[in-house]
Amino acid sequence: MSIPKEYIPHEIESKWKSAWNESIYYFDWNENKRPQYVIDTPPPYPTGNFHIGNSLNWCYIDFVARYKRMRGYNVMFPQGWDCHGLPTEVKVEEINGITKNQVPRAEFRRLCEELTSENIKKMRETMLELGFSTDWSNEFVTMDPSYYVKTQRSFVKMHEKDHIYQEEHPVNWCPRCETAIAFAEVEYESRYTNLNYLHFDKLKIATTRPELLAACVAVAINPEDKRYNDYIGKAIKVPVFGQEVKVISDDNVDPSFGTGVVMICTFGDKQDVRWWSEHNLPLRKAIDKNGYMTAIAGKYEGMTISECKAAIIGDLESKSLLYDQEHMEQNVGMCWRCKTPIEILSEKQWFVRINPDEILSTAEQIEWIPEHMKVRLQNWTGTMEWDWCISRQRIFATPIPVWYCRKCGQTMVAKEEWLPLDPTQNNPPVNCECGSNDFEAEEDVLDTWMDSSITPLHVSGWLTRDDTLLPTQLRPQGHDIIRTWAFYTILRSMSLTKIKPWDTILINGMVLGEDGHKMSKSAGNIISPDEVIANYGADSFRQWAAVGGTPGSDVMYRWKDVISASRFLQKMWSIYRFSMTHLENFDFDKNKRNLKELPLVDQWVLSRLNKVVISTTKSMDQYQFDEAFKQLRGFIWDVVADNYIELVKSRLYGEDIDDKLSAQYTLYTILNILIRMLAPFVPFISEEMYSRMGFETSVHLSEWPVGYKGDIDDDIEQQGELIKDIVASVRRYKSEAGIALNAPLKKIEIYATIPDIRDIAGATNSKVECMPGTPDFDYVPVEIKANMGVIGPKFRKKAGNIISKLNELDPKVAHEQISHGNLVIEVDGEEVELEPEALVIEKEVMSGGREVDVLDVKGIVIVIVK
RNA sequence: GGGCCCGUGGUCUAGCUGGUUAUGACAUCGCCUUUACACGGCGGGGAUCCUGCGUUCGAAUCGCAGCGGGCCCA
Repeated sequence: MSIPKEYIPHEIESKWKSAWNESIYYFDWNENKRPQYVIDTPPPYPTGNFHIGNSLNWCYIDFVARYKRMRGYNVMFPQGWDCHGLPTEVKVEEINGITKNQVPRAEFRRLCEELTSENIKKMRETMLELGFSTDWSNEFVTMDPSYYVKTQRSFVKMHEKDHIYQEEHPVNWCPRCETAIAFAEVEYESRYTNLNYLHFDKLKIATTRPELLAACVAVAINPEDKRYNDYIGKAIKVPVFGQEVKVISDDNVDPSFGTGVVMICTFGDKQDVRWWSEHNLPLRKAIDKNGYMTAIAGKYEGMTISECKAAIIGDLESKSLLYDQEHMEQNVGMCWRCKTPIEILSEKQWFVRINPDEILSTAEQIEWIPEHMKVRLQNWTGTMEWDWCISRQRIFATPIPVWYCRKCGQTMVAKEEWLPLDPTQNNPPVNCECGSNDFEAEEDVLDTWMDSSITPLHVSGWLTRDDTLLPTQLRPQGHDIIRTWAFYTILRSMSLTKIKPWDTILINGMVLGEDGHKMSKSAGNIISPDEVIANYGADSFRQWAAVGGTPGSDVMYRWKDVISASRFLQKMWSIYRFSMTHLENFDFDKNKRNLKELPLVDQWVLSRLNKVVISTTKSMDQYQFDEAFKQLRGFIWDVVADNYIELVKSRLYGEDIDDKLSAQYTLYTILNILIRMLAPFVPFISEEMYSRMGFETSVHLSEWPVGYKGDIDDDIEQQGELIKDIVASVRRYKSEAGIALNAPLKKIEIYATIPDIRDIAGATNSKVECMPGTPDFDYVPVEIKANMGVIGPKFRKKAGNIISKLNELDPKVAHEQISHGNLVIEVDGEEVELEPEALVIEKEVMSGGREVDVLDVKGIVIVIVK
């Protein structure tokens, strides 16, 4: 079987993509021999584009999933799709040239489902290209009845526990989307606005929102503010509209802002809501759900907010009530989808009761990687001021299974066994307590987070199996949305099961473009994973994901990283090709060797290999993929390719059968272990190499190698390193002297005892001899240095002076002294005695006129006889 | 305004439980067709380890302050 010289990723990757049987990645629900490892894969929003940020996240997941399988876990790496939401509604309206109210609800929903299915298909394809070991038998789609029945049942269960309730309460409202939104959906942006100074009856106030004068319900001052003390408790008249409001005092009024007098409206901002509830103020709604002024705005009724603002300012000016304006910066809350400034309206909505303490204590029981990301959740949790508003005024979402009796007004929440259902399509199967069967359906639907915050429950078999697998072992997620998914999911999991959703959270960073900015459409620095695969293949892309940065840190996308990754594949392939041609007729099972029987160089490389296995395993266990892969790559390139192979070539090409078999045994062992460790990172090339070695099962069903501490021998390693260094040094010598690298030298004399010099002779193509004693040359000590590891702790404060004293010494004299015993020097008038271990003496060897060259390798003299 | 993270050759980065010679990749320059690989090998140049103060015999590493960047939030 000949192995092509060039590694062509496209051919190999597409071959395996179609050859692989995906069922090898299925989670086995019916076995209990292996420990479970369930991954709560984040369900992406099906935009149709599986972007590079997803890809980074999924590479991490796949590294873990493949690694854990090889370590003997029963792994579930499911894939879900978080379908519901506004962007799809908008897209459907765009594609079909309609608005959602022009077609029946069911029809509109069907159009959304269709588009979503197409998008899922596209994204699945990219995931397959990238070689993810997804368990497609556990795929879930939140818009399917089989999934949203769980969302609905969770609603009913939480309602029964009083964790969900309906109430009129201020909510964040997007007038463009005509829906309530949660705090998590509010984005803040700095904008400029005018601060308007108004005559307000006897007082002067400053406000950025004069259009809300009609909604003014009080005026507030700081109790410490002497200027206005007399007004507290008095009533004053609101200009233009004439309603009488009370002057109240509150510590939160900043006397230095504006005039120190603030008008309170229902509602200009969050602070208004706080004051409104603390001081039990009345409610005046001046803005309706569509963003128009209401009847209480009098002649301004029906205007938009900005029209009203302009009109009122004009009127105030003409009545000389506006006496000053100041340009100022202001942070405006906006809808994260459409960037329309949000309003705070009081509406009847459904809420989930939040329990910050429970969320915080649960977060403590979860391992966060990196640890500091937990703080973000804690900070966010601490700022929650009111409950989570879960009702939305949209169509493409999970329906709220509720009706209202038209006769008596009673709310009927569906029974779990009726679900799934859409109340706008089905009537309840029973009559109301009052006997009526005339119901009005709840048209509001659920926030999509109600779907996606139960994914760990869903993948664990909650409501479909007697036992759930909770907690799941891992949730991988980007750090941009910690506040939402972590908060909501912990909340739901605790409310519904009292079990934490995950053991571990693995956070990934954002992907930055080559310009250093977060990759985004608006920045125009987008690279798609498909583009990278088309050029260099999935294995190269995956290496970028592994070594681009530590999990949690942002990772810059760089073409050159992918290019060097593809070079590594070629290098590995070349090592493999070389090895395999020397292993053609080698039977591993018949030629097993005991470690100690092997030549020194083989023992050395195997000792190093065991160390790499142990440290790579440790890095994988800590999710440090960059460390793990760099160790592998470094070992393969530096140790195996540049040194080990060069050292054993002569044995592989030589006549000595036993020497040759030892090298073959060692090479085979190295390959077998390295290929399996590469498998989680570069699944395609690993499979190709593994299968060509004659294994019938997939490398992805093999076991992760075990490193044995007992096979690590520091003495052997030291001797092996010396051999490696001597050969490298001779290679360098030849290179610098212009001698062909395979040209023989007359003789190489090594002034040290090395038990096994056959590979030195082989690699240098020269006669090698270990010489007894010291060479017949003059040593010239050139420098005397302090060994700080010894001197520092021993002499403390004196160490500094000892160093400067040592620098003054003549290295020759010092060396003379130290060769007879300890070095005694005078420091600060005291005699200090230094042991040989405390010093390092650098020497040069003079060739003294002999017709030879002399090399120095770690203090050992090598004589080259030309 | 608050919180978290980060600042290391031209670029990106390792080290950061303190030990004097700071890792690697990419880029750059020079040499080499050598029984796997020129998508390779060997060698070279290139760093005020953001700044300042402090702790210490000794600081890239620990502390404080400042400057700069990123992210999350208000």
